[in-house]
Amino acid sequence: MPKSIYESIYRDLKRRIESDEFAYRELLPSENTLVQTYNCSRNTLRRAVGRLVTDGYVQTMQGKGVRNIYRPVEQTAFTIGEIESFRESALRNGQSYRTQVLLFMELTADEVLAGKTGFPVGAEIYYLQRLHYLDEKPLILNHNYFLKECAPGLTKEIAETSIYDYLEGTLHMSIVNSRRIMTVEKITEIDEKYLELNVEDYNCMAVVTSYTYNSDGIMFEFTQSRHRPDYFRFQEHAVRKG
Amino acid sequence: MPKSIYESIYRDLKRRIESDEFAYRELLPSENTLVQTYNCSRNTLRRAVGRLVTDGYVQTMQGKGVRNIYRPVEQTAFTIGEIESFRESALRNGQSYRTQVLLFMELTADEVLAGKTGFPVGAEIYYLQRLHYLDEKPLILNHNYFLKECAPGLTKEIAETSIYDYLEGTLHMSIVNSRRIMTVEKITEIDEKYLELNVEDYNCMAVVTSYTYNSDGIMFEFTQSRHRPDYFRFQEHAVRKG
DNA sequence: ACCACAAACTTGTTTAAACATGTTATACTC
DNA sequence: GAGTATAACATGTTTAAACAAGTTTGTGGT
Repeated sequence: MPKSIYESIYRDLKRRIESDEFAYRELLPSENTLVQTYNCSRNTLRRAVGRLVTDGYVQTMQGKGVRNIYRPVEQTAFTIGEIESFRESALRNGQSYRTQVLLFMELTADEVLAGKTGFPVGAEIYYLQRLHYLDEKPLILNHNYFLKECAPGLTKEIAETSIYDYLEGTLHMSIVNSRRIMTVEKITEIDEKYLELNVEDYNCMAVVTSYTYNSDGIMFEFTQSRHRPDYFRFQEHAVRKG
Repeated sequence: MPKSIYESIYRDLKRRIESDEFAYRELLPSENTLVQTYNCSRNTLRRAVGRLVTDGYVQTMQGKGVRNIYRPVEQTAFTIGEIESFRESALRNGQSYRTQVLLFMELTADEVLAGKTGFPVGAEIYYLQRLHYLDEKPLILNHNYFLKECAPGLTKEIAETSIYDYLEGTLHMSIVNSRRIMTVEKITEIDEKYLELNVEDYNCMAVVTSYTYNSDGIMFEFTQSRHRPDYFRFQEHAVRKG
């Protein structure tokens, strides 16, 4: 499946680290050793290792070696740094999931919506409200806005399973990158109703606003994800750049 | 200051993009053109562009070119993906900042603390509580735990200005990477008191828990940052990997 | 005017080599 | 035995070249 050498090496090393082949804080084999193992050039190997660094799996130390700093991720954690749908995330954690479509409608972007989402005024939009269940507990209330032009033929049925499968599998769109902003906001009545929250308990929640672009550089999706605060957990890894 | 060619090119391109030299969604000059501009090899240029991609500044399209997708960041946003101290962040946004040390003490990690922080049992720790003001408004309450062995000679005075300047400038430690977990938690009495919050208004807040490693691969800092919910804002960029 | 095909672009992957720089182990000197 | 120079080894940067693959442009033929 991997279409390049460096990616297959990256995946293999990742797998080996995740399966505890190297102890925590242990050094990986040196570049020269790994080059012989994978029978590739040093550049290609370094490219694979470089991705492990940005993923937070290893840490390179000039003159010393490459240290394994991988720690298993707790359950229900949404790993950031990748674009992962709710369904993919649930699958990865081996949990049962279900999506309920609360609202499916088409609308045209007026000035208010355009200002809020970034879509041009007059754009044809699919607007969805979807409730995501994890292990039969409603955790996330999503407000999705899709550019109709980029997601033609979207239906309520598709939205109940996986919109991304439809976009990538059927429409052959490639999703490239996404800008996300996390904030804490007050709970609304609709949140309280669908997420089974009690204002006496929590009166605010985690909100992730995302702008997603396809390979043509067009922003085709604007989504606001409203998360139950007691189940929300976002994990991230940062590298300090000299 | 940049110690490598690719980094200086990266910075220059970043500056040019930020200063609106290229319109939003416009294509940048091609690799060949830029190679001539910067008088460097194609590899070096591509390395600079690669960083702009992970930063969310541009999007590359095979066969087409490199598209500018940079959108200016709103104020008070904490850009994620880099390790940035509160002071650095405030400076970047041109805001006034101040740090008040509420508590400075030394302690030895018992089992409870070790389990919570990840430090080994028996480790000597500096424990600090610090309140960060932005434009004279208290926004963040930090609980910092530093491994004494890695931050010897830390004082209250240092903690009032910049601990990271001390670690990097005086102790010549290099901070390398950091794992961060974001959650939403209930407000405590101490939060309410120092962050001037009202439980009637907001009863929970954004909490960022971070584990920071130095270049020896040692976790030397554990920090819990408790943010005022109405001023909290985290921005992130994600790239979908094939 | 339209279509097909090739040429000329674009970015993506891989290799090889050389040099730079930081760390560690070895051997040597005192 | 302690300290120091050195060799061996680690990762970091840069260049050059070749090929792969996707997109646009231009050419030629009908």
